[in-house]
Amino acid sequence: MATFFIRKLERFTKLSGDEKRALDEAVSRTTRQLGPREDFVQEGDKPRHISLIIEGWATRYKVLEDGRRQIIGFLLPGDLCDVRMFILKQMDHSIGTVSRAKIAEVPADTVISLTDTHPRLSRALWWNSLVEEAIQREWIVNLGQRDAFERMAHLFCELFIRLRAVGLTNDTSCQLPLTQVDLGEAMGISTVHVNRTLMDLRGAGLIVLKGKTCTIPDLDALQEAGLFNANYLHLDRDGRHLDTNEP
Amino acid sequence: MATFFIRKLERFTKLSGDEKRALDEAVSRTTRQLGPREDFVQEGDKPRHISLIIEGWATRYKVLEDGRRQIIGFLLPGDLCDVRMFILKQMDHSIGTVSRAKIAEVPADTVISLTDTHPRLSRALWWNSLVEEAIQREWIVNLGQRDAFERMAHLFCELFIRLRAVGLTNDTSCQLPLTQVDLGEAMGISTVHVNRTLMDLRGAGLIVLKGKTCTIPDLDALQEAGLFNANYLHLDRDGRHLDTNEP
DNA sequence: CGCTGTTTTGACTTCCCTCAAGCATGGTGG
DNA sequence: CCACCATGCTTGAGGGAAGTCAAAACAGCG
Repeated sequence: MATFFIRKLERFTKLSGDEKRALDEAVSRTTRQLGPREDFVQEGDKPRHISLIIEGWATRYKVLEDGRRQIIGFLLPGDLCDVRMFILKQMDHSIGTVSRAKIAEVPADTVISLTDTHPRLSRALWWNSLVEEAIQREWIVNLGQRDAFERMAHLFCELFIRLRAVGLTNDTSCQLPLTQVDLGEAMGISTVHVNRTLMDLRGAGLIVLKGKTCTIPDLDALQEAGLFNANYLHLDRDGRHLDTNEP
Repeated sequence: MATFFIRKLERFTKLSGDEKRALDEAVSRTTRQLGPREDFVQEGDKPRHISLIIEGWATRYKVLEDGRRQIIGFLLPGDLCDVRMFILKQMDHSIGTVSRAKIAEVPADTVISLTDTHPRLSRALWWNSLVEEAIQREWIVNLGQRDAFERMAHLFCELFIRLRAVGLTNDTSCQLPLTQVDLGEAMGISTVHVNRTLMDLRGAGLIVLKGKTCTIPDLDALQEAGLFNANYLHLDRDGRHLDTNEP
């Protein structure tokens, strides 16, 4: 159940069998199956529980009064929404699925008691939110400084590498359930321009899109095109010194 | 010493005299006076301590390989840099002053023992980082969806309201130590276009800039122009129920 | 097989960028 | 006290990246 989540946390520090079981149990208690394009957190809501993406993709987004919509981040399997958000009165953004998705809804108390009894887990969750913040910062750089071509290349790098970190790629390809409208709303460019930019990326041999499958023949080249530097994802086991010595 | 910081945290929950004294003491231990345009955190560094802005302004920023620079956020008096960053191996961005500034450098241990002994403080710091994240999200929306005019209006609203929250405005005006280059790097537009956009804002009577002083004659109008909604700053004392009952 | 949602393409417009030069400031030293 | 320079602001002209509108081609699915 919590496989992807655990895999991700272990990019920071190895967890004990106990910790993994505790996580898995907490996550398996309440799960929900959602259809595509279904919101499960609404701006204005009082945050109730902490959601974990078990399978499928979701987006965080905000909508302006006049209807313009900006995607703020993609939530992939293993991603957690709003670990500490529950101390706020209301959500300042919404979260909705892209594809069909399965999510776990963990009550705040469970998370608190989990981190109280397992300090290493607590650190791993800290790390997790630090990485989320770093991703948001990188999006700001992406939107502010890169042109459409670089921006798109950068996004594909981020998504591919994040998926790879939880084992959802095979060699050079991954599933990509996004439409060009989604891509436009994430990158702050019009749908038409998304299309032309994708053409350019394909023309340059940097990506191959066939149906919902995305292939990246040469990740290094794509990274270069997007001025992408994976540092900000902090995937190099910064919490190594905390590793459990159990197998 | 920690006046602005305390004022900010009390936008979430009232603190006890003890808590305030503890904060003030922690912050007064090591302070540093910095000149303008001086970096005090460098990308790639191992994060050592937690910095608090006591006076002056600073920016978080990232620089691309080819020199393009994006400001990711402004740090105002009372703002804290990287409460939990110390669990990471290296910083993924830099922080530098804008004007002359005074900062406190608090060791990680001090913060940990502080939050261990004062749970309310711990909540207040959570809230603080949640607000920081919310600001980053709003920047993504700003860069992705708003045009230069709206974008600039939105930024001025954010800065004014954040300054007001710590008591650094008088009525309709505040100090603004930023150059047009800074504004451009923050908003992802060229310096020339910053200038023209400021002209437009002035022409519309929305802002008045004289030297380093910024006056906003009609904040409501500016908010409307920037499609600004202050919700995301969570300044309405969400932690009211935790308030100390001391005076 | 037709419907709906997505992708592709073309023509035209607009916003913002670059380059380049001309002005204000204000601080420093002769 | 004024000349000087540095830094930041302002303005103009022309170009390019991305937006809008609109229609056609192409899925995928009941």
